[in-house]
Amino acid sequence: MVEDEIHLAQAIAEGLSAEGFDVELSHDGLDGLWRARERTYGAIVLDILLPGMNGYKVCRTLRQEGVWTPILMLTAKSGTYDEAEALDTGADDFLSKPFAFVVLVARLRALLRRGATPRPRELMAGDLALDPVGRTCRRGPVPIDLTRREHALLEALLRHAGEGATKVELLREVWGEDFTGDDNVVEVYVGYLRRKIDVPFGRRSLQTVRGIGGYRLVADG
Amino acid sequence: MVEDEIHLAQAIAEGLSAEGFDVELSHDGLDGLWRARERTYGAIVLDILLPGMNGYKVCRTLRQEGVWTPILMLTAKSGTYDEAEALDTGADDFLSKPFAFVVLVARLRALLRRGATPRPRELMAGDLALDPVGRTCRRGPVPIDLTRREHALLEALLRHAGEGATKVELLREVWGEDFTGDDNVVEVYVGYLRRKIDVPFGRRSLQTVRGIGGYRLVADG
DNA sequence: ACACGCGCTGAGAGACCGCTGAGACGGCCC
DNA sequence: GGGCCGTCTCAGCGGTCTCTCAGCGCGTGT
Repeated sequence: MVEDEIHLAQAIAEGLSAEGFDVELSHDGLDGLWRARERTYGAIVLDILLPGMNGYKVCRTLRQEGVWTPILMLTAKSGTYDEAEALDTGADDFLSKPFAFVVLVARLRALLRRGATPRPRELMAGDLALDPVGRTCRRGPVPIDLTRREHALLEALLRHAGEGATKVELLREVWGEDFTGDDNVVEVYVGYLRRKIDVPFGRRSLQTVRGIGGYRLVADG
Repeated sequence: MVEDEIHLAQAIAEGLSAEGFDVELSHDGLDGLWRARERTYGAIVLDILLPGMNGYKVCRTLRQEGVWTPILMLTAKSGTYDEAEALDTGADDFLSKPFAFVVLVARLRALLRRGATPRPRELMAGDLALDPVGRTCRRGPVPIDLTRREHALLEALLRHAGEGATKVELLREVWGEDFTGDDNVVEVYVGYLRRKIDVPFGRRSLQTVRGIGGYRLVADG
């Protein structure tokens, strides 16, 4: 657990110990990065605002180095796009401060169960490639410019490539749990994406799954 | 540690020893330079105002001789442009006097962890070349005049060439951790840089990464 | 044929972001 | 002192991004 508010960190550490977790504390981003490289942990709880090196950077760096230990990011409530950014850097889950302790425990259990799932540096579907870390996207050799939301949505779709994902799932993953608006926004952004990754190439890779309100990204089409 | 105020030096040395560091003291610039050449230290804490030879000179000389031991500069609060100048000479980090002891420890730990990272004599991106030590810059054969800050910023951007860097990262690396102002200053200096390295040549090498508040230096464009 | 549910899209409001000109301030040289 | 340079702040602008909304079209069930 990398968290610089000493009291909070200690309190949580004690709570987690009581739940049977084996907790190691770090209060500095660089120190946390160092330890994450050195040892294999079950999961990492990572604050964003840290001395030394901020959480985003730590996470991104680890991912770039091929360390896929599950990471749970602690985002500040105030930051509007913290969640999207957190997932963007390669975090597995995030939690907005302040949070209930039981929620933290539940999420951690989920992450531990899932284990380290090495994700490739680049997500692909056919000739469509997206680099979650470098924030770039290409269809074959042609670079595609995406906004932050478009990028996050495409990443989520690529993660579910094949199976497909419903609007509600996408909303949860891209917009965050506490998004209150309508899920029409997903339709809108799917539209934007199609106009960037499909229309110019005469493709149909981002397909609608009628009836259940879902989308699927396929390699060809 | 090269520091001529004996009492301060001794106090810090004791504190660092208590923290587990192995400290060696020097009170003279030339002596410090000499020792830095002779032995390989984990890091060097270097005051600027020194008898014998000032800190800037020591630092620059070491770098020119290919000694890349991490250097933490101690700059006087009064000197307005000390920070820029310090990074200019090839220092890895700097700290304004007076400083909190714990801060010094944290920074030192960070530097030790990073280790000596030899920097090339000349950083390049396409036909844009910059000499970090000599403070010169060229686009192809055309020399470009840069101020200290512009130079430091361009150096940071070149170090992150390809991936790109966020304003916050750049602020940290160029202006230092304890810079309290707005990160708009980065935008301003990016503007200055563009007007010197891009506009006159009809290029677009210094690109904005929208959304995340970052910049990327590309070879062509 | 008709109504309905579902998904798609254009228009537009508002927020956000990045860029720039103006200017304050201090150091430096003449 | 006066002018010049480098640094930084600030406010305003223009463009972009995000999201909402309403209307349209299409397929399906009655």
